[in-house]
Amino acid sequence: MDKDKIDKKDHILDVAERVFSELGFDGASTRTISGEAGVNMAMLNYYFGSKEGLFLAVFKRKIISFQDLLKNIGSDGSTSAWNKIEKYIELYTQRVVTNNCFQKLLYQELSMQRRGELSDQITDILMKNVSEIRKILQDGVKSGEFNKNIDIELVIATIYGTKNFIVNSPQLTSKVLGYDIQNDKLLEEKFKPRIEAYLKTLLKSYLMNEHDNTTK
Amino acid sequence: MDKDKIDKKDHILDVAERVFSELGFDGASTRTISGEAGVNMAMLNYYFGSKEGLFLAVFKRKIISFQDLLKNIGSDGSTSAWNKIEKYIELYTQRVVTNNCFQKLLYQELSMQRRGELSDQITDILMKNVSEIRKILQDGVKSGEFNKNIDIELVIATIYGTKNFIVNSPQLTSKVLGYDIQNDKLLEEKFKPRIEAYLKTLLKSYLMNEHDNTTK
DNA sequence: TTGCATCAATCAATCGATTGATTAATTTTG
DNA sequence: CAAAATTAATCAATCGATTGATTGATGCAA
Repeated sequence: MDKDKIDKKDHILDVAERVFSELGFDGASTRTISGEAGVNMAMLNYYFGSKEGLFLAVFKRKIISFQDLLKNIGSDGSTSAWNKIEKYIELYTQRVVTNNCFQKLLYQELSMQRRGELSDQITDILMKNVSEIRKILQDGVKSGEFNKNIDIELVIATIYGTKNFIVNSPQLTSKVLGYDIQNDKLLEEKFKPRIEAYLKTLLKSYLMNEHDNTTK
Repeated sequence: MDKDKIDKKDHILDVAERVFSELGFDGASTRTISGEAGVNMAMLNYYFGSKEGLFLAVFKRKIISFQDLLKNIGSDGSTSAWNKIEKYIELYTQRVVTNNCFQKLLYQELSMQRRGELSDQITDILMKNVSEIRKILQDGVKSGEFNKNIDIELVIATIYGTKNFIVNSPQLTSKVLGYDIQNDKLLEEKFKPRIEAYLKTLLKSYLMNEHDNTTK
């Protein structure tokens, strides 16, 4: 049946996502992945063409599912721009908790810039996410809700960057914060509400207070 | 002469640093490194014991030079806390321009956590920088110059994270900003002053404006 | 039977590492 | 000092292991 095939592919993708996240692209061999997935090695190439094809398939499935969630926020015309930003922050910090292993992998890959074709595709997909939040910010400026002097692109860099710094260097961050970021319970209960409140306060004060960007 | 040997080892380290930065630990083969350095493959093992030994040597050399750069901005008691933050931002954004290749490698390694001993050393070094800026922020709060509700640790994450996001994913950032971040001239002339002004405005509005961290 | 799914076996390529031989430099010895 | 002995530096060649990929045989459902 066709359903079985899809389920099997999905199972392989689940395992591959985990193993890639744990060991990186190079560290994860096709033998390890197929072994842990309980399928024959040749099936990976049969289904996905190549190791890189499998890697790309993992990313496609993941990022597109995130993108669908985003579209709903931007298209809601009834709420204010700031409300959308708050929703975005909540959605984003939730991803940190549930998906931080894969998030690490994603930005590792983007940082490497090996496999140029793959980097291009990841960049393209992420750009759609960026465009979503950029539009929210632009609308907020246009409506007068946000300060007109804000640097929209760097605001995006701050949201992504603050989260990435914490997720991608958990050892350092744990030392800075004083508790273990890699502990799922602490991450969910202590860290998540903290960064959520912080990002809201930080962005609110920057986006909505008066400040002059032109000095120096 | 002894000088020649040191120069040669240093030259190998120069090349290794570049190649590792470009391709990562796994992506950089010993053949590539020795080839680009113009030495025989066996020399890498002869001098550094193993590939990992070479990798560690690259970091050791760099970390030593890092410690020299640690400046005591915080020790200047004559200026305000905000003035110190501004100085810190300027110093930090300068490093983006001059060292961004190795910075990438450093945070990749910190992210991977594959060579635990090395991760520990990197973390220790970075913690010294963190302690510097944390003290400045604490002093600012104590003197009433900064809002007492600020989240000091996450402010640090924002400064580091915003910069790292841009440096470590130049392809994405270039697309977001609309110009090539990997072009040294544009990086220096267009991007550096921009992120400098942005970080100052962002932090000023958060640190010095009134806001309530307790809501929600 | 026909076509897709699955498998063990095997492929060529590349990896890091090591070998033994050779040369260059240094030290010891007479 | 100079010849001999020793050590350090360098090289081409090759090692075994592992990699991603492919093959041809086999099973199986339609």
